[in-house]
Amino acid sequence: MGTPVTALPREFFARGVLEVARDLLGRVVRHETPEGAVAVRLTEVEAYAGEADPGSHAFRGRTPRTEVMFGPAGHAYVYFSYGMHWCVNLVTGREGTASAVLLRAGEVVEGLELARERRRAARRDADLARGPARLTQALAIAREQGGADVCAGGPLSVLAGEPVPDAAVSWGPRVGVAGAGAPTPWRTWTTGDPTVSAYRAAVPRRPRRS
DNA sequence: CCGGTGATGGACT
DNA sequence: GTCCATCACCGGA
Repeated sequence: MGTPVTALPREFFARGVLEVARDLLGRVVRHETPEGAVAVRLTEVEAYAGEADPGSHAFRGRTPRTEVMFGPAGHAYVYFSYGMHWCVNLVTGREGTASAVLLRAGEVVEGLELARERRRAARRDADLARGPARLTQALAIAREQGGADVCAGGPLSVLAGEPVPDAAVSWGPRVGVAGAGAPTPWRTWTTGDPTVSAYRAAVPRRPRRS
């Protein structure tokens, strides 16, 4: 038979954000749509530590956009980025803490043909979900998945997959977040995996003329 | 391989 | 008005 289809339980997500981030590596995010299912084995994620974290969208408190992050663990916080892209986080910790893990990259392990159709620009399969907005495009995650409960057996779920051993786990700084230089390595990835996104330091925005 | 840059729209000050 | 938790594409080495 094969692949276990049981979603990870809410208790998995209701822990400290760094612990959840590390344990998400190797897990499988699966999204089933009328077109078919695509699943991605996570290779890179990034932790955001709630209201106290200057890099987090929750830093300025509860707003309509960030409301989901303040809710219970195991729900999807989906946000619109740079006027073009969608990115997805999984809410972690106790209700009210607003911590979450950004899904940054993964390897497509189901629905390869469909993922290729959704990601025409990808030159290699390793690029299909290499980067947070590429991952959501491969999985067809957008506004409608905002707030989705990934522990409820719905179309969007996180399957057990195969956890990554400590020896294969790397840690480092966040990508593209202004106010970097934080002492904590918030990003974690599977060492040497070709689907891990390229590291780029946060670049100062170029001045825009009027 | 690498660095530079335009696209594009919503959230927030 | 300013700031983006980004990506694709281009030109140069």
